Amino acid sequence: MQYLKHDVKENIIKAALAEFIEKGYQDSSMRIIARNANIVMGNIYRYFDNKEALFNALMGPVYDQIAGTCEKVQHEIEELQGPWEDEQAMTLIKQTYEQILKNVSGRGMELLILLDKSGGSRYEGTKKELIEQIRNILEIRLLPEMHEKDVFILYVVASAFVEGICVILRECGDHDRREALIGSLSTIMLCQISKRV
Amino acid sequence: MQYLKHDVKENIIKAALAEFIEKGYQDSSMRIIARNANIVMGNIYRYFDNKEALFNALMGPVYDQIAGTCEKVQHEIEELQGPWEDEQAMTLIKQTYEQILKNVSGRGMELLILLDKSGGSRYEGTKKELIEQIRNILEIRLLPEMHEKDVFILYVVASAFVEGICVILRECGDHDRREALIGSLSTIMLCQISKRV
Amino acid sequence: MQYLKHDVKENIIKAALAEFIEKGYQDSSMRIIARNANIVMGNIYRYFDNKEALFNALMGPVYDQIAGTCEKVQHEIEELQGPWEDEQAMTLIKQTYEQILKNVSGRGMELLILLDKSGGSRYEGTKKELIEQIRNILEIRLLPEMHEKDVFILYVVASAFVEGICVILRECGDHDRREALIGSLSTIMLCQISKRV
Amino acid sequence: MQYLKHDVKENIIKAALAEFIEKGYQDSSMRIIARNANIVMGNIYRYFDNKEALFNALMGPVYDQIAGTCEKVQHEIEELQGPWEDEQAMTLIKQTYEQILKNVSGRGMELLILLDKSGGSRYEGTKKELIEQIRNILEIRLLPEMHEKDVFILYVVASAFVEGICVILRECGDHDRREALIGSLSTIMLCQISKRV
DNA sequence: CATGAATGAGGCTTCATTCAT
DNA sequence: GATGAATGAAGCCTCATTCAT
Repeated sequence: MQYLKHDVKENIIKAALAEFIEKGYQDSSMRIIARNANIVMGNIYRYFDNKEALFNALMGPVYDQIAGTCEKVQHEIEELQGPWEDEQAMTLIKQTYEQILKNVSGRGMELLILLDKSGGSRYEGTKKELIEQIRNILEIRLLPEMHEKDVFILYVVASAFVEGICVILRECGDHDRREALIGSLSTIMLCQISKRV
Repeated sequence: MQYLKHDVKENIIKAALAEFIEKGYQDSSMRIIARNANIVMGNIYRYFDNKEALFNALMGPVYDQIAGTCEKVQHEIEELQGPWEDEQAMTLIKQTYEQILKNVSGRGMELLILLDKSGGSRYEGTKKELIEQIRNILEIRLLPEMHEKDVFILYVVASAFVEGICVILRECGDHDRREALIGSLSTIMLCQISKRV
Repeated sequence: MQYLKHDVKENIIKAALAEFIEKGYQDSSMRIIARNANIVMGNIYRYFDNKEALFNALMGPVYDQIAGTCEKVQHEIEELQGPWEDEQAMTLIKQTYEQILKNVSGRGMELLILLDKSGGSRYEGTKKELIEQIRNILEIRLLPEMHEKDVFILYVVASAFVEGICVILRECGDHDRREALIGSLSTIMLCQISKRV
Repeated sequence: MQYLKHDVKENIIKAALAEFIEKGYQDSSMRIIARNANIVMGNIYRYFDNKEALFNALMGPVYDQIAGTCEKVQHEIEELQGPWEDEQAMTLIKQTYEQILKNVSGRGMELLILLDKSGGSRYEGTKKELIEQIRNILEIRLLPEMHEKDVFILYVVASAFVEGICVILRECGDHDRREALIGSLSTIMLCQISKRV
């Protein structure tokens, strides 16, 4: 009964995503997931060992995608020579997120959960990882010019940027519009940033 | 009389703040708060009627401060005539947060909880209120120049800005440094923003 | 499926009735009900949403029966013309309770709980409703003849009568005997009552 | 500080009576009693060892009065010779309650609590004792004439009568009116009762 | 494979009572 | 004598998970 199993699994996943988005990992209820998946409580455990496993099964692939993208970007960063231009940093960041968005296309929900609703799970650090990478990029570009300035602002800006991404994911479902908004956000926050730090 | 009360109350408040910061209002456990305050569960209820009352007692004053500041700013906005400059918008926003910070000085934790960890409580809308006000300011300044552009970006930017504020609150305890960081954040995100939208 | 449910539900109901009878709704303990039903506390909530729902599930049907009967009697009252005889009042009252008893046959326990142990529940007014109806009947018959007398005695008598009913329910399980006792009680308290007020 | 102690004790007693009347022994709260007595929680235990002792201290004297009266009546019963008349039974009962009422004059509240709100305390059987005595009187008078009839009705009538007394106590505060109502109740329920059994 | 009943720990809260001051 | 803080058990309820069928 492979086909049935598959159906049920799909239902569970759909219901789980909705629940995780609505309440976050920690406050989500297996009971409610089961109910909305039209299956019986205990049965959910035939498909996923427990709440954590269910969450990980949904988030894992998306997380891996993100991690992969980030790693690739990391390599690019390490290969880039000489003093950077603002433009390079901005483009790097923008392209990272365009890439992420494209790679997880159709799984924006998971991405959002990963970034904003994963408290209590093994993925709760994801947002921080992304922020760190942006901070790193900004630091490479701006540190040499900051002199006495408080470098911590780079972490702040990186966080703000990622939050902007989260808002875009949360409130806007259309892929093209998302891309445009990411572009705008990048421009507003990062274009010629060295002049404003 | 009251031979210990004050101490215990302090302990409860300290433990509660730590718990609220860590888990948010909803996921906080009275049991754990009591344990960390070194008192027995039931005893907490001598000091605060219930979880909600405890939360409100801590958050209320800070919320009122914020609300007051925002109202004042709202009046300023309504009195400002003619077409705005970028500078005006930025200054308004920056000063709002400098003001808030100053007024809640020493209670940055509460402010952070209010903004980021108040889900499920009566204060869960606070962050949104702040964001909306910034969005409103940005709209007044930028809407006339956005033509075909997607206005939603203003909401995104406002959210990102407030997140930046949260990060500053979360990671930095020194008042002067906070103020400087708010200044930097404002400059980076809002200075001459009309040229970048 | 449901391989045990019915049994357990029966056990809960039995234990609950016993507990309600013994302590009344308000002082009844879910813990004790569960213990006497030989199940674990939490499990009771699979069968009934909460204490109130459990109580209402047991009492609802019986209450509805009573309410229905009373309504019917109320209509009869309104249709009866001219000055009443003692006999009419007595018969009306007697028949009301014979009817009630017959309709809730086999659920005398619930009826008794409803009348005497429902404090704190939505049914706590039941006894008063019954008393009021009897008082009303007595008033229709006797008020014209009471002149200067204290009408409050009618309420006292009505209350005493309903208490008699309760005792019959409490102490006597046999249907026929109950009916006979209701007859006797009616005769003793109401037969030619106009001569004794 | 005898005078102070006395005052405080009075306050406790007043508050306790109000609480017991309102909620009954079992559901009464020491906290609320203390609060309404304007003293501090723990302090109540200097005056009364515990809730039970407090209740007993208030009820004891009244209970003893009742018990005394009943005993006296019991003696009268035992001395009455020959076959009784209805009138004798009725008068005995009526006078019992007039006597009780007179003896506890000014403590009708306690009497009511004893009869109706003492569940869970050592006095919860008081009502039953009174009922039994009335039942006994009725039995002496009526048993010889009941032949095949169900004697249990005598218990029912006795219970109804006592309930009537309770209602009078509960709803009517005036001594003379109470006495009149007891008279009426006796007449209605007991006058020439042998003709109606 | 599926069912849904059972479990046990934990959630918040109230209470009578005791105890240190 | 008085204070009011502390205690621990019990109240109702929910939840993730397990298990017998």
